[in-house]
Amino acid sequence: MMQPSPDLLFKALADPSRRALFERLCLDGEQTVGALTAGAGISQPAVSKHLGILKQAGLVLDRHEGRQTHYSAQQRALAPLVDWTGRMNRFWEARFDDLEDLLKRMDQ
Amino acid sequence: MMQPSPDLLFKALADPSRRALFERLCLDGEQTVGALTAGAGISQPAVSKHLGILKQAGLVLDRHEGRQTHYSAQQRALAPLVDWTGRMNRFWEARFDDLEDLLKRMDQ
DNA sequence: GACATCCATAACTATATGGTTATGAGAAAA
DNA sequence: TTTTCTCATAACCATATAGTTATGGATGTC
Repeated sequence: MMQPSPDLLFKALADPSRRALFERLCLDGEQTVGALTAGAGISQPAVSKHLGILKQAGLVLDRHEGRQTHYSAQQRALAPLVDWTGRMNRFWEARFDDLEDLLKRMDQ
Repeated sequence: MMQPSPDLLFKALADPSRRALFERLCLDGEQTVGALTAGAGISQPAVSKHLGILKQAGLVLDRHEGRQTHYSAQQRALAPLVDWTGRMNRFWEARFDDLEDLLKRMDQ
């Protein structure tokens, strides 16, 4: 399974409306387009377009049920972002390495 | 010192040319505008404009020396990004929670 | 002083982008 | 079947953005 490029992720998350949608899905769980539109401050077609972009970036999954579409966050998709920041930041890289070591030791 | 908002960071890093400049500064260290322009594939004014945006986002620092300007990466500026991805990702949150629990138990 | 070099800013252009309204496809309800 | 509801797409518009060339200020060199 191909990981989405950091480029796609950065571009998808650079827009505040899109980031807000993704945050809602991350924090509140699966939502229909209608529910997401309520409180988004933009029209339903705008929401749909944003969700399409998030989906193309691998950040959300959609599930069709009757006439509604449910969207949910694919949080694993953030992995390339975490990797990228880690590569750019030696300090954090060290912290993550420590964490991984500890988790490995916990498994044993 | 105010941390830059995730919005500024995402927007600054959403552009490939800008991200490439930041990556070079992270990986290869301090560079002059001339050095950065060589191999950037865009004109010197374009590079200067991008550096200005990175600077406003807190991602780079500039240092004037004679007629050249040296830019360097401010890697700490990525912290809000790391925080944000952490908040959006239950997996990592849970792992961190587990880690905290373990550390507490170890202390006792 | 005269000239060259480095960088930033100004002015402009083409395209990308985020929003809108209008519309239509498909599923549920009547 | 007819109507209603949910969502996606089409068509369009205004603005933002990333690039360009031109220029000028400041510093180093001759």
